[in-house]
Amino acid sequence: MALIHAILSALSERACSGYDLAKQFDGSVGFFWKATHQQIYRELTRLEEKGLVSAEIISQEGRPDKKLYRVTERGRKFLADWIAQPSSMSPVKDELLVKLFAGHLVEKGIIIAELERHRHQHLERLSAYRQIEQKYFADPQALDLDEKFRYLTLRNGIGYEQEWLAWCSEAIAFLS
Amino acid sequence: MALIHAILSALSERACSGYDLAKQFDGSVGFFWKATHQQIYRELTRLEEKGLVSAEIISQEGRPDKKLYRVTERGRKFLADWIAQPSSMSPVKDELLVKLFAGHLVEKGIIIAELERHRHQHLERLSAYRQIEQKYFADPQALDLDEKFRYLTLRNGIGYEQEWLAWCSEAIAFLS
DNA sequence: TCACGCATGTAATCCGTTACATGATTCC
DNA sequence: GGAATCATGTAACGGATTACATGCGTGA
Repeated sequence: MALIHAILSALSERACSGYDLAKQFDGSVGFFWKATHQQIYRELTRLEEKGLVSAEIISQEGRPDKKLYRVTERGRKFLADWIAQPSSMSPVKDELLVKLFAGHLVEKGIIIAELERHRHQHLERLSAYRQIEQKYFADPQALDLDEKFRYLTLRNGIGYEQEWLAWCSEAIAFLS
Repeated sequence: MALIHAILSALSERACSGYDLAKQFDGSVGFFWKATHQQIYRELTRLEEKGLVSAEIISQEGRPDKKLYRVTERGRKFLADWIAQPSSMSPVKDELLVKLFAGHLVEKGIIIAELERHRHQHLERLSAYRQIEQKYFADPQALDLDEKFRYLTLRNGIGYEQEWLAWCSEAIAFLS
């Protein structure tokens, strides 16, 4: 029930084509809401039918035309209404934890290797976040309000990855 | 692609009816993989067709019959093979972060109130986890290997909730 | 010439959610 | 009498995933 909201949120940052949006969902918004290009094109069509976004066809030289989507006033109101509604914490869905739950069915070394692999992945993700932080959010207090909100989502990601790193290390030590 | 694995993981702990499983998915496994009873009954039927679980009908007095499901040898091997395959970190999917991303569209007070509501929810979840920890995992080093793995999933949940609490507080302070 | 980036879509399948449906027992 | 618990399912719909499909331009 929230992909349309994620798309409107991403579009409210700036007007985008479906293609541009798909790339945004592979970074920035994509760090906390995933979507494939097929989902995006389908939803954009529906959003246009409902009048929540408007499309403008842009002719380009040497490249296929593109449809530039913009959030309409109605779309902005629709999004704002959704944001204002209280919601519950999103459920966790994590494969690694499912694996651990039945971890005794395989050799301990396999689990430890998997934990180390994940530790490494979270480390890489964390350093990517840190680079974004240094590049765009060096002085948080000086940011505009909209940037402050984006900054907070990044801070959430940083804390999340740090916590995973700490847990992986704890788990490896505990099992060794 | 992992609901069947989550069901097999839960069933590998002990034989269960569909009804029992549905309750387990509302706690323990359910803390990191959600499933409704309809999903569970559907998957159990399929798992039985594939020979990964076997069912035994138990007649009960004063209560409807129940089907007790057990993981078969093939099922155990199927699960173990899946666990041994390396996997990537599970994607995050979080509504609150989507809301924040476009948070400038509503009054700041609405966002702060939402952050406070979430802070409270995470606090409650954390204290539930802490109670489980004290009750069943008071002496972690003394646990059997299978219990150690469950303990680690709980430790993950505790760290996760603590991190969310810290972030909510940081975000509220930052916006105030 | 071959891969990659830009740009948009259809089709099929599977997973998840919600509502509907039944029926006995136990506890307040 | 009504709500909650035990126990299992069907039906309909909508969301997500994957594969298939096209076609031009640019740079190695």
